[in-house]
Amino acid sequence: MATPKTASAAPPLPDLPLDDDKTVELADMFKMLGDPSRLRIVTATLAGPRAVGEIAAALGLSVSLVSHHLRLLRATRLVSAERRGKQVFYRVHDQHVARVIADMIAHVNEDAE
Amino acid sequence: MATPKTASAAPPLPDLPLDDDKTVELADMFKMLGDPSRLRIVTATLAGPRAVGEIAAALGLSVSLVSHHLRLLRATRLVSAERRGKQVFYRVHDQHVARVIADMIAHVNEDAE
DNA sequence: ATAACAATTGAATATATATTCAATTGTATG
DNA sequence: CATACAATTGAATATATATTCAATTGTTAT
Repeated sequence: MATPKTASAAPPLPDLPLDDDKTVELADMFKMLGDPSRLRIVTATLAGPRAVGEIAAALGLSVSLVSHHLRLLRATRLVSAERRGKQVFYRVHDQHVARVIADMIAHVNEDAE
Repeated sequence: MATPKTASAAPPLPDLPLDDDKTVELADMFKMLGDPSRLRIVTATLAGPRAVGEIAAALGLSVSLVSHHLRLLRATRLVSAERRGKQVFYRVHDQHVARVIADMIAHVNEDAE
């Protein structure tokens, strides 16, 4: 963020649709998926709404930890919550997230060959 | 027990092709894109091979910082390096990464509407 | 109201990591 | 060889963050 040591003329780079704000927003989403526990939690909600305790039990994580992570995921709008009685069900917020994860899985699987 | 008190027809958790090792590997890749500086660096190499100093100047980052980040990106196989004379050119390692970033950009842009 | 269940929240901590600065390696050219 | 240019590397630091534990809020039923 500070002024770099070497300052010279900046050659033109391709301008992608990414201003600084969008870049940070994008990075925040990737960061959310960049933690193994959170990635497991998100993938657990891919197939449909899941309760917090359900996710925690399935993944072998504490309910507290899962809740903490879900709060972050909700703040980044990667998942959304709906209360049904005592339980709160979480699901992926939209399809892009699912596709992104699918693409990355393809990336990892192709690397394995 | 087996039958829950509340009537919630919960299908079993989806078994994705994600064992623990793959999950960590996936998360590592997302983590690489989860830092704004690194995300800018990767997007700078999307259109073609770029030299380290070129990237640093274009993004307003120090050469040292860019090199540190490129080392991590190379270790995760998100970018690859090729030396040409004094300069070292980096490019995205394969197309999956480009598609993942494109999908996330779509995600962010749709949110803006 | 009390009890049991589900989830959130806050504090505390241990670890990870992004960035800077200085020194060093690699490369071409005088 | 020496000098300049390009990039890497290591150390040091400041900040971020993942996880745990205890306490609390919200919900349903007795």
